[in-house]
Amino acid sequence: MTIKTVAAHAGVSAQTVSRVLRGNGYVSEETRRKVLAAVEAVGYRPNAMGRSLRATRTPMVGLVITDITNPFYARLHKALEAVLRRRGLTLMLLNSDDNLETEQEQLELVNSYRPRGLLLAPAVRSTLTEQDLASFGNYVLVSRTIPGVAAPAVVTNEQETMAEATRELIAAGHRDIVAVLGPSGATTTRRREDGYRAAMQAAGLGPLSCYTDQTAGSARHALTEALRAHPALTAAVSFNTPVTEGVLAGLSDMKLFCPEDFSLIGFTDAPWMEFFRPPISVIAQPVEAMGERAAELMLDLIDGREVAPVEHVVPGRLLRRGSVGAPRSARYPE
Amino acid sequence: MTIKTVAAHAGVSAQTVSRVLRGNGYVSEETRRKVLAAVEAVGYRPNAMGRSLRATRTPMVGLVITDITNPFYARLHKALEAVLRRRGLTLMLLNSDDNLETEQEQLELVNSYRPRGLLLAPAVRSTLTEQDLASFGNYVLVSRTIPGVAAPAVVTNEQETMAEATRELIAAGHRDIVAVLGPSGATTTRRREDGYRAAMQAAGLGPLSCYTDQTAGSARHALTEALRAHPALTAAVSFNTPVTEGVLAGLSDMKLFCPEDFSLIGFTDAPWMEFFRPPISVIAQPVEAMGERAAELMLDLIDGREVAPVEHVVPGRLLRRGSVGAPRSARYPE
DNA sequence: AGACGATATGTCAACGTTAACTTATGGCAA
DNA sequence: TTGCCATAAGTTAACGTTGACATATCGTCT
Repeated sequence: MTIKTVAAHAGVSAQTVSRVLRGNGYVSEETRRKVLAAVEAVGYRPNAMGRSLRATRTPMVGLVITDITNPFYARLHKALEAVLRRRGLTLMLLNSDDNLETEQEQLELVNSYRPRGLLLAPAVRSTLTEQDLASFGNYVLVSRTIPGVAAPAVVTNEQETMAEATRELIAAGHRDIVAVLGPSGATTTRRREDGYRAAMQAAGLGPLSCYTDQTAGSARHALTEALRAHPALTAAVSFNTPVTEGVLAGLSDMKLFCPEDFSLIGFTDAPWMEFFRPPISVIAQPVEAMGERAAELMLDLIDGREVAPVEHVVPGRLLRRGSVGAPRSARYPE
Repeated sequence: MTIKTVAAHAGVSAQTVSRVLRGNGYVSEETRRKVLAAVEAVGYRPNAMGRSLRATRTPMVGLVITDITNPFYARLHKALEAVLRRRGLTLMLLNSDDNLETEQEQLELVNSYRPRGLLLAPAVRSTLTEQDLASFGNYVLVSRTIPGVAAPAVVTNEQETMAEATRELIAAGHRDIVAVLGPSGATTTRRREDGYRAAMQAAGLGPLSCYTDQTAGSARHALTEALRAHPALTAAVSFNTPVTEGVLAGLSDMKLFCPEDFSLIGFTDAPWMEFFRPPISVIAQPVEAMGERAAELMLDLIDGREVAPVEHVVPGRLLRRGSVGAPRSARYPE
C-alpha cells in the first residue's frame, strides 16, 4: 500500500500520485479522479517516514515536561497542541520525571525524529547547555528556565505575585508564614521563594521555607514537619496544585482548620479549589495563555522570524477566595 | 551528521558504523573504538526516520484519548509510558477532543507513522470499525469500548461499583438520587448508568439520569437544572472527576451543603477529594492498574502472543469517606 | 511557420539506515 | 595440503517519498 501500489493501480507514475495527493503541479482532472479512485481502492495511507526522510525533518514539535499528571502540564499540553495543530504540527510529548538522565534520554529520543523544534520545561538543576538545545534548531523554554542558558522562555511573574500573596497574609495579621515550595534547585522555586522572602523581609518578618519534590505526599510531610518544629505558624503559601493538596492534607492530619486555624494561598488554580470549603485563594497562573504564547514563539522561530532569547512574562493574578483569615492568636487578643 | 559522515571520519564503511552502534555482527575492538571516537567527534545522532523507514515501522505506540486535562487520562498515560518505555517503545499521545472528525484525523496521523500498535479510548459514538483498527495491526481499547467492535479492552467493573455506590446512598435513607453522567452515547455512561438503574430498580425507586459532556461546567449546569426540576433530590452519584467538581460547584450555587443537605458519591478518585470538606466518597478507579494491564496486552500483541478480543476487567472499589449522610427529610421525621 | 509558454506526465536520484550478501584473512582439524 | 569455520569488513539494494529535470502535447502570438 505505497504510493507505487496506487500508481500501478491507476496506470500512472508514482510522481503523478504524489502530485495529486499533495495538490502540487499540473494534473488533469481525469487523472486526478483515477488516482483518487485508486487510493480508495487499495486503501493507501501515506507513510510519514518516507515523507520525513525525504524532507530531512518531521512535522513535529517536541514537548518535554516533568510530569503529565501535574495539571499545569496537562493544560499546557492542551493549549500548545491547539495552536500547533492548526499549523499541521504534531506535539510529541515526553516525561522527564524531573530526572536528569531521563531528560537527556527523552531529548535524544525527540531529537532522533528531527522535529521542527523543542518546547522544554527543564528538570531541576538541568545541566543542559545552549549547545544541547542548539541541535534542535528552534527551542523555547516554558515555566522553568536554566540558569546561564540564554533562550526564549515563557514564564509568569512569579516573584511579584508570590510577594503579593505573602503581603495578603501579612495584611491579615499573620507573622509566622511558611512557604511550602518545590524542589530546591528549580528556577520556579527560586523565583517564588524570592517573592515570598522579599515580602517577608519588607515587613520585618523572618522567612521559613521548606522544599518538596512537588508531590502531594512530600508536601504533606513537609508541612506537618514544619508545624511540629514551628507551632507558631499560622499561614502558608504553597508552590503549586499538588503542593496545595499536600498542605491541605497536612492540615487535616494536624487537625487544623482552614481558615480558622491556618490560612493558605496557593499557586496555580484548579477547578475544585473554587468549591472547596473554604474556597482556596490562589495565584491563578495563566496556563493557557502561556501555552499559546510559547506556541506562537515556536511558530515564529519555525518561520524564521527573529525571537529574542529573553523571558516572555505572562502575568498571573491573585484570586481572593476564602482560605485566608485572621491568625489564631488574633482571635484572643492579649 | 549521518552514519556516512561518521564512517568517513573513522575510515570505515557505513555498515561497520551501523554494526558498532547496534552492537550487531563482528567488529574488532580497535575499529569499535575508532568508530565511537568518530561518533563523538562529529556529534552524530541517529536518525529515527531512516531507521524506521528501513524497518517499515516505528518503535511507537499510539495513544488516542479524548482529553489529557482529564486526570484519568493523564494518569493512564503515565502508567502506560512507564511500561512501554522499558521496552524501548515511545507513546505518541493525541487528543481527539471527543470529536469524531478529530479522532479520525488523529488516527490517520498516528497511522502514518506506522506504529507498533494503537491504544484507544474511543470518542463518544465512535463509528470506528474493526477494519479501521485492523490497519494498526495491534490495538487495545481502554476505558471505553465500541459497541459491535470485537477488540481486547481494559475496563473497570463499572456496573457493579456504580450499583454498590447507589445502594450505599439508598442504605443511608436516600430515595431521590440523581445520576450525573457523561455523554449519553459513551459506553462508560451506559455501563455506569446501568449499574445505577439496576440498584434503583431493585429498591423500587425511580431513576433520574442527566447527561453532560463530562466537563465541570456542564455538570454544574446539569445539576442545578436537575435540582430546580426535582427539588426533592437529596443525593447524587457522579460520573468522573470533572463531573464531581461540577456537582460540588452546583451544590455551592444552590447553597446546599454536603453531606447535611445533599449526599454524593463520585466515580474516580482525585488527591484533593480526601481532604475536601467533607472528604468525598468515591469509587476509586484503578487507573494505574488499568494502564499497566493495557500496556501488557499491547506487548503481548506486539510479541505475537494470542490476546482474546474480550474485556479485561480491573476491579475498582468504593472508598467510604464523608460525603454521604442521612437525607434532609430524615432529620425531621414526620 | 516558427517560437514560446502553459499544461501534463514520466524518470532519476536522494533522504539515512540496515539486511543480505560478498570478500578476505587466519586458524585448525582431517 | 585441503577444506571449513570464525572473524572482520565492505558492497548493494531497498524501505516510501518527492524535488529536479526531462519529455511531450497543445494553443497562441508574432
